[in-house]
Amino acid sequence: MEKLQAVRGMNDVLPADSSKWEFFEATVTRVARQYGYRNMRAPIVEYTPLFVRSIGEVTDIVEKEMYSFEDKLNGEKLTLRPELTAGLVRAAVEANLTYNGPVRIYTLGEVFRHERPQKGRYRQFNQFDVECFGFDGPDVDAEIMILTARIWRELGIDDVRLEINSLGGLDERAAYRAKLIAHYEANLPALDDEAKRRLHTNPMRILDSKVASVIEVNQTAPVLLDSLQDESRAHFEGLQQLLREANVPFIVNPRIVRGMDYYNRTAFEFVTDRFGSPLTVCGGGRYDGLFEQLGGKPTPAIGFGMGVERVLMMLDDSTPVATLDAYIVHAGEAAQKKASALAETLRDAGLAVAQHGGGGSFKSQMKKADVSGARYALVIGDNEVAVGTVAVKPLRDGNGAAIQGEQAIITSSAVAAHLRA
RNA sequence: GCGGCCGUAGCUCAGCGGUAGAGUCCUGGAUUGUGAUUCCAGUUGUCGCGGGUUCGAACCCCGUCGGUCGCCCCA
Repeated sequence: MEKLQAVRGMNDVLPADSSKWEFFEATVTRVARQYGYRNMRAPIVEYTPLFVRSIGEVTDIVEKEMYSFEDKLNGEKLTLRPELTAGLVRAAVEANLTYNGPVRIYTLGEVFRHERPQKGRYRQFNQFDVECFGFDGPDVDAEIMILTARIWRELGIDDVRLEINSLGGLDERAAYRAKLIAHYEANLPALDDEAKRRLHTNPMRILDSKVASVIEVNQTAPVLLDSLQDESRAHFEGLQQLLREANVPFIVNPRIVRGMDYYNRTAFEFVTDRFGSPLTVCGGGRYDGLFEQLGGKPTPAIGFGMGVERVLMMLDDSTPVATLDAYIVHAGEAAQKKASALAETLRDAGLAVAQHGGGGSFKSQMKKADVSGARYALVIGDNEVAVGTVAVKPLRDGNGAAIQGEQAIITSSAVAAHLRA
């Protein structure tokens, strides 16, 4: 039989790794709720034009990274979502979600991009996503960055830095684009093929080039921030002021561009240097025009996506905390019945109790009890059944470290109280 | 999508033309119904997959799949 394998770039989360995922999900969910954000979920599959129209036709994501396909049953053109914002905005427009005023939402889910997989870059990956619909900022701009800073603290991550930029409005960006193209055309010989190719499709990407001659030309290139008009400038300065007041450190990086066309004004990234070259673990920005672009009413908005796998790479592989209160060791038919009944009683009392399955010697069962991480082993054998008692043996100390403990013989009705004491 | 490196036991890896190995894990025993450690014994496998060269291939060659690093891009 041919061995099957997972689709390239799409990974399993095995039980050994899942506690990290659960820790992350619990943390971000808790923090988002603390700021008054509510959960919302959109489908994984959307009609292809949604992404083409929102992300932009000439972006890398749309041009060469989307999982697009035709539904064989009805010929519809569908796409696995390459990001979360578009679907959420589509849903918000459809449900007229901002009818009663602005809303703050968060979501957590899989996204798909057909790239060559690498560490921290997968074809199916997960994002934690926060969106604010109907706020024109800059207060919510600062709020989502403050919220994110809190997430880093709660996750125990201290080596990410916040970089912010303003992309201006559409008209400002168009004016800047023209200036930029003029600058590069005046320095055409210094551009490499890659830069030349982008000159008229996405010139702002050239600012990110790592080619020496291009870097030199970029030194004298016009800066987008200089092209901002009063309103955008005030917005950007307001954001910086709020971040300072909240003691969230940041740097202004005029070269932040973002990969999706719908961004305007505020753009930001949280970046880490832990893995050699800079790695963006969270990125987002304002997209004030997107609702209208997707057929909704004018609705200012801002949001970000956080790469879950990338953040998880930054978390320690700390040994999972003991989650089981007790592990029941038993031998014989009568003992098994007692064990099952006791387990259910303890679960009724809110305790986490695993019952040994599959038989085996007391010794092997005790080994399983130890490996399970349970705080106590509960032993029921012929002797205990005969007199209606349970042997309770502590397996670890308050810190979860293994200990050699003496067992207590107590009546089965007193077990729950004993475990709690 | 392009280039470099790498795929051997569940895991970490050695072996690099001549009978597939170590540590760990797992199972049993020392321990008379009871988990660490220690000691003893035992099981790990189409050497990623397919083809070729050779008397003989885990080892050399080609292809392919997967991983990884750099580029590109991004979370």
